[in-house]
Amino acid sequence: MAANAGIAGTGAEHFPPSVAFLVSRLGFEVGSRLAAGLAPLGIEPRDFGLLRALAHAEGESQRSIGRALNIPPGRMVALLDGLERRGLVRRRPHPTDRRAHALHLTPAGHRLLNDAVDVVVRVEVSLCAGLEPAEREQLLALLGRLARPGAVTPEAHPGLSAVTGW
Amino acid sequence: MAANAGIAGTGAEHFPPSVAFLVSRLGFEVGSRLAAGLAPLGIEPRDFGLLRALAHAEGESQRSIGRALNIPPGRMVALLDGLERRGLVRRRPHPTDRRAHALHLTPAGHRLLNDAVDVVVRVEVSLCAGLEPAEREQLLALLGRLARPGAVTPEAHPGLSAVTGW
DNA sequence: TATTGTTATACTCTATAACTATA
DNA sequence: TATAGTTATAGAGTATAACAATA
Repeated sequence: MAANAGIAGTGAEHFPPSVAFLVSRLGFEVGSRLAAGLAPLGIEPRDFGLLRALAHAEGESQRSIGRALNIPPGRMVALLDGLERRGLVRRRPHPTDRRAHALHLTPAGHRLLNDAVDVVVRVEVSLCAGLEPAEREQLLALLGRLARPGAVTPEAHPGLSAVTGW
Repeated sequence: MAANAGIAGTGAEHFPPSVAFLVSRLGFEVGSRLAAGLAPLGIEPRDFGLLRALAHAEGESQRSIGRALNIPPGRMVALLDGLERRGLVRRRPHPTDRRAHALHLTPAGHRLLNDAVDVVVRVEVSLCAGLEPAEREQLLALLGRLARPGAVTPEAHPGLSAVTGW
């Protein structure tokens, strides 16, 4: 986990209550918890994002998945090397294009993905522990209306990954 | 702005509604908007955090402020070099300790900090544009109750900075 | 002996652009 | 000629540890 990343402690004391501030702080918090939870599984949040995508697109090529996830080709190689070394992913010959690899989750990869999803669920539960179910629904609705209006990048959420790997 | 950071696009379609997910995504979103808004001022979010701290602790030493913000000494030097070069900060001789520097915001630094705060306010307003004032209050309250319970690092929010610089 | 600011080093992460083999 | 995966290189960002001056 990133022990200490950058500049500012928050100095929240001097700051007016702010949705932007809280959301930033919590976003980092969630990322940290997720990383901590995934560490015992031997993967990082970004691997989780990739594994999940692979589960939904078995047999696709590296570039195809890379495009969907906004990962440049060079990074895909390194990422997949790691996952393959751990036996979670396999590169098989592509049936119709001899240049490409067909990517597949191994059984171990599927099992680990399940465990990783459990981690995410646990993070969600612990995060919302102080809320009644109805309050959580309310919060989800309000956050959803925040998410919409002026997304800087409407197409995707590039770089979210930097924090969460989602 | 970080054009494209890491791994995963979200694949949100395949994901259950989740406070953790939304908060992560919005956290990154806020960070991006803040960076975009500050760029014309010639600073980055992390500089904002430091300038704000300086405004509240004029005359302190580098290490003193660094401790408060969780910035190691080496980074403080580089950060302050940048701010001083832009005429926003000044290192003056410390009145009681000849090893230390007394840090001060210049008038230009104060002006820029004000502009930066305006940027933050604009981000907050645009983020909450879809909400009625009462709804925003409600959201603030709910987020506040999320923030409390199990902070991974109770002492501070180290590394938040990575995203927001707050 | 401890602490201040500084500097140098190393390490991680990432983007970019070559390169090969196929199409 | 365009595209698949790969590799190499370089750049940013950061932590770490050594350093001289002062306490």
